[in-house]
Amino acid sequence: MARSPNTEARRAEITQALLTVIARHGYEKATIQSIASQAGLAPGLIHYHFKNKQEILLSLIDMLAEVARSRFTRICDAAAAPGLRLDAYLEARLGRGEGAAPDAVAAWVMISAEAVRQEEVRAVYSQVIAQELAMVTELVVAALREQQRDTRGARTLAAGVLALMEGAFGLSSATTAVMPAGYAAKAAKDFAHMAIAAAPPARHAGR
Amino acid sequence: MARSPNTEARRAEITQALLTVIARHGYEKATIQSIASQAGLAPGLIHYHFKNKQEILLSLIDMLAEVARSRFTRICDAAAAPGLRLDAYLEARLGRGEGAAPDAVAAWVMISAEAVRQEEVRAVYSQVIAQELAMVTELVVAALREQQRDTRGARTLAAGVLALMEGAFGLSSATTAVMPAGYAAKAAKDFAHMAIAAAPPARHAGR
Amino acid sequence: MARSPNTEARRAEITQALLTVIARHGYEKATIQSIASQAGLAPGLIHYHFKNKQEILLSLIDMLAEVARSRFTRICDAAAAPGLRLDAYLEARLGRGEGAAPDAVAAWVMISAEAVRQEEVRAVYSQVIAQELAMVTELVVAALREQQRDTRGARTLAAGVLALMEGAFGLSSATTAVMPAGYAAKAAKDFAHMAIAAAPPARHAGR
Amino acid sequence: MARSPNTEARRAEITQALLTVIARHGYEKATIQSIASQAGLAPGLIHYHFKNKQEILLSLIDMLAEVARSRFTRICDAAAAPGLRLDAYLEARLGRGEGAAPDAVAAWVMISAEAVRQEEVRAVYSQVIAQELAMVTELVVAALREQQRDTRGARTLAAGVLALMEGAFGLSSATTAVMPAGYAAKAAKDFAHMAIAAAPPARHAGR
DNA sequence: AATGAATGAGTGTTCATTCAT
DNA sequence: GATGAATGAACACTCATTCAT
Repeated sequence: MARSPNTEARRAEITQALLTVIARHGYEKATIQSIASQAGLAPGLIHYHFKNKQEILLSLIDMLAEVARSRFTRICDAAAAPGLRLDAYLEARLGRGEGAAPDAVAAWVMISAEAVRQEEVRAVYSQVIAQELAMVTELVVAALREQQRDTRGARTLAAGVLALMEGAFGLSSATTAVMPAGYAAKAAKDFAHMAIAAAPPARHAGR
Repeated sequence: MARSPNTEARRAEITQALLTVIARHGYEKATIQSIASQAGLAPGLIHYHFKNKQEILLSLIDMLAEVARSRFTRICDAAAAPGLRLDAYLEARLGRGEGAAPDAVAAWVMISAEAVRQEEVRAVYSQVIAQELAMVTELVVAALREQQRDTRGARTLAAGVLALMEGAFGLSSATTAVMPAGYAAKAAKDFAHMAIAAAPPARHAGR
Repeated sequence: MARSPNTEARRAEITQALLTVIARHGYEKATIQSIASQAGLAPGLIHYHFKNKQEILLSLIDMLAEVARSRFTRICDAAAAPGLRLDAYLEARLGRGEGAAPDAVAAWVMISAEAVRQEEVRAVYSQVIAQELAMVTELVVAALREQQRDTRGARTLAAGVLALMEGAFGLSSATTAVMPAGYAAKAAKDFAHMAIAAAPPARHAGR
Repeated sequence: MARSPNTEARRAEITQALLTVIARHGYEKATIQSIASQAGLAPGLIHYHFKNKQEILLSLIDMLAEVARSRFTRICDAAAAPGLRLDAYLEARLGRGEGAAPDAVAAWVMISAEAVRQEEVRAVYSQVIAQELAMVTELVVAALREQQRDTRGARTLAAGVLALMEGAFGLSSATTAVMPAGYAAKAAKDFAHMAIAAAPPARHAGR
């Protein structure tokens, strides 16, 4: 019953291949053939490791969620002061031309379009967005606490920052030569800093 | 004797039908059959009025760009004070649950995914985004002028606001029960107001 | 009931348009649309003047047969000596680069392919070939009589010459830069002259 | 473990099926369905072995060219005296009612019509005709040498003989009960013999 | 006569999925 | 595990023909 050793590796290869193909051609045009040849495998093998194409997509969403989690952990571990973590996070996601990993960004945009269409994808996608929102909220809360500010607006602020990030991803993949260089990281950081500075002071601990 | 042409009306009907279908099923799954039956027409007639499916998509993008332009004109004509126009614009686009026209919003998200895949769509999509950026920039500039602030940061600020808007559209179509209610309009307005308030004073006319 | 004046003219225009289109695209790809636009007419008008597409093809074959007849008559009237008529005929059909009217030649090749497929076309095509064979035979007989040779081999010889002509038409339309320049007229004339010279003397009239 | 490839065999089967279908219905009407059912295969399988329909046609032309080559080789090997080879060749191609293989002949006529329409087919078709011309020329040269005649007119003569052959193919497929029985083989042989006999004597070896 | 929109069957091609080897 | 052939449904698109005007 236990999966033989290379199965997990094969699944990861196939999932990674889908990321590459979906970034260029979208999900519908990401044929089993093209995924297989991107992964260097025979077409028939794909359906040995995955029940169907949809399952590869769900696996890819999982993979990207896992990447997001480890990035968050890395940033939390690295940056000493809590107030710097938010900046570090935004820089990591939006700095250097809005996406140092264009394939992953484009794949993510394609996935969000699939989430509009498909109930099942939307459910999983929503969980990843919820996770991302929780992470940004945590960073915002930490920054507010450091400034001894009220944290009740943190989630709404985080939601705005997240929307800005997602929008920047979409625009970087779907447009050419339209958006000003480096606008996204700057806008996200400015927005966060100003909102934190404008937040009311924290209530007393005794409350 | 001769039949009078009705092509323009038919093209508009078909384009509108694509909007409805693409919002629910995406571009690839928006079959000619489904577009035709949504429009109440025979399938073969679609290709009498449009060279191919792609051309309907480009027509839809045109239509949405035209809608954006007329909305902008309406807002500029209505709101007396320049400083109120930006708020009116953001409210119109993001207020009332992020999208009073969910089909148009979802269709727009699907179109941006197609823009990632297809050169030709990307070119047209980029022009519409450029138009939108120009409109937001104009509103931001007006607000800055009203406050006698320097306008040099207007375009970058507008880009951030636009990204936030586009991201909010995507998230509203692709997620369920994740984002806080009403966050988008509030975040966009807060961001704009704070940034305008933080802008340096305008330089003297004498330059 | 009598056809109104311009109907015959319209039918001729449409038939001529088919000749042009069929030469470039073949019969199957000669769409009613393309025939109509070649003739400068509305598509719906075609089926007013012809029952269906096939009827236009039959009309075209008729037209080409008529052209062949009038060419034959012209040559018979013009060349004084009977022996020169055959040469004049071969020169008219094969001289100057195997076909001074490439469209008509190509259309004829397309028609012969349709004759392979369709019983009805084959019947009409066969009649035109029979007419052509009769004309060549008549020219050969005249040449043999002039040389006082037996005419019994005339029909077989004419058939060979006709096959050579038809083959040359096909090769001139279907190949590029393969056949030697001017070979066809030379070969046909040589063949005819040698065969006539080699024919046995005519039997006595009394027989 | 792995399945052994059978693509070459399948391609040959499909190509052969096209020959049969094209002979009766022409290229346009030779639908993928009809080719598949003639070959006893599922329709989808055709496009697994061939990129598109056109590629099957090109494969068929290749096959017919290969048949022509092997026929030529066989004749050259069999007939002892060089002078007999040309007769053997013409008899093989034109004897017994102009085509012992009527399907191949009809298919060839259809292919030549496609060559008129399509650049790519014309290029390949031209090469096959060039090959055929080279073969006939070689046979004519051998016959001229045997009679110690000048060989300079060989290519032009061969072109005439080839045109006669091609014309006879077309007429045999496209007409019924028009051409005299057995005319083609007789005409081609007579033409060749008379032209060879009429050729000037060979120049001296010393040139 | 003339127009041009409308119809619907048919075509080549794609592709997820299955399966024998 | 792995291969690559096989299946069949679905798609965009074409087109002769019809018909209301």
